[in-house]
Amino acid sequence: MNSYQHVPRHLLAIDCIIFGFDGEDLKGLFIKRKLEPQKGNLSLMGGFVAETESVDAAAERVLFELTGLKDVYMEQLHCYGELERDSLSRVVSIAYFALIKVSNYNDEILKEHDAVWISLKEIPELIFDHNKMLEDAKERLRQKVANHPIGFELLPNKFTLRQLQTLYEAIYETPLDKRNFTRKIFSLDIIKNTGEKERTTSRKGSFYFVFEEEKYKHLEKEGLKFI
Amino acid sequence: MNSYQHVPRHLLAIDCIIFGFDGEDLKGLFIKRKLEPQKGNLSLMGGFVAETESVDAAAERVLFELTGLKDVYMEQLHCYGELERDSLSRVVSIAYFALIKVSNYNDEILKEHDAVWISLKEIPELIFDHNKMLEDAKERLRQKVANHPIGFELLPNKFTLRQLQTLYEAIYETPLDKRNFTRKIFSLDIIKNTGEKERTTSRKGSFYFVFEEEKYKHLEKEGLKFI
DNA sequence: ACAAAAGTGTTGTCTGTACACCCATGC
DNA sequence: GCATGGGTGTACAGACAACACTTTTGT
Repeated sequence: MNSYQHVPRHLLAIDCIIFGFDGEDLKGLFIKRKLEPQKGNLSLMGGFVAETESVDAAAERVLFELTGLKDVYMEQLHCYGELERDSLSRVVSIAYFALIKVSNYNDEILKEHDAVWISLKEIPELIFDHNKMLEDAKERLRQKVANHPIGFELLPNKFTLRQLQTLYEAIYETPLDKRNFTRKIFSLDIIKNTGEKERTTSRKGSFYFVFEEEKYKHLEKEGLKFI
Repeated sequence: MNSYQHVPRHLLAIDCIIFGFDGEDLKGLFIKRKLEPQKGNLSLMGGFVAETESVDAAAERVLFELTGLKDVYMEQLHCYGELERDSLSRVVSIAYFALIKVSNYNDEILKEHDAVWISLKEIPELIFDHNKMLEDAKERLRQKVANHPIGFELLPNKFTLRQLQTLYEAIYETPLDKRNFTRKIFSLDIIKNTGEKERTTSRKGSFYFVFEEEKYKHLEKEGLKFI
């Protein structure tokens, strides 16, 4: 006997805010919606939660469908449950955000899904409450990044100090002091100079760094004052 | 025509972590569950989301049913969506936490619902994943309180510095320095001395303070470094 | 030789923290 | 007059913020 048998059931969706960084701008990945209503309009990548998958698994599936990526940094953002948020029917949506390395991203899949990277400085109108979701995700990313070294999830495996700083400037939408930033990063002791130099953006060349897994994992757990 | 017609539907529950402070300990409000499965075991207050109410409204309703309180500080915590979290059936639950002034709480309702206040130091085993929810809520409360002056939501309208400090000590589970704490609070300029004294706990008596709405609202929006 | 980005120290200010005594009062 | 909790100041240390010049090297 099932004491839940007269309880109403709901459509449960996932929407996924996918952040990427191209070395200059922080971007989001959006698709042209394939379903009515609002078919063809810009939207976050989404899908419905199936009967036999957990909500987290559904979010991972949705991300995989659009990016082909697994084992990506992903975090639940918020559950959006207003009655009229989807104009067709009552749908409760659980939003997640993901941080991906654009360098790992497969352009084929992008075309397949009619997906586009858009700079967060130039976000157009999205369907339903997706602009709100994106704003919430940006705010959450800022908070998280201040206390956890997750910024590296957005960078290629080796990166220059300049790229790292530009990323943080993009996230906080504010310029940072180069010397203070460098000192701060070094004091955390989580990146290592590879000795190799990047040669395209300056005559002198700038060192590539990699981050060190063990210290990174430790800080990720403990938290820290990052900026 | 409804393009969602073949999409599976889910049971959607609310669980509510209700925090209160009695002047000494931080406590949670729990009930003896009235439904199978696990009827009679300790549980967070919960309920199902109805077809015609938003998720936030459902959470407010659940809180009201157990406390008779409205316009209470309440925040969405997390959506719990593992497949087997409820042993009877697949139920996705959205957890909220609320901060209430125990002095406003009506004891009648407590008996009606077989509800009990339990110190967070002595939490027994709860049903399903409710222990996890509670831990997450405690962690979130700590984070939130560090940046927002929401601690006042747990105190009576007038309170002594001692009570305020004890509250923060309970939340952080650590003793704080009285002089530094006092200075910090005063520097925020959000509480006002009423001139009235509390006389029961000391010969000298300690001043009652109230918090000042306008500055509080401003800080709540802006955020701050509280502790 | 020059242009363009990389790399690197010092100082003052602020914030946090540790710490101990006198005060007012009811009994 | 004494026991009890209430209320208050100072000094040191660490973190943060502001600030500009030299280095390297491809052209």
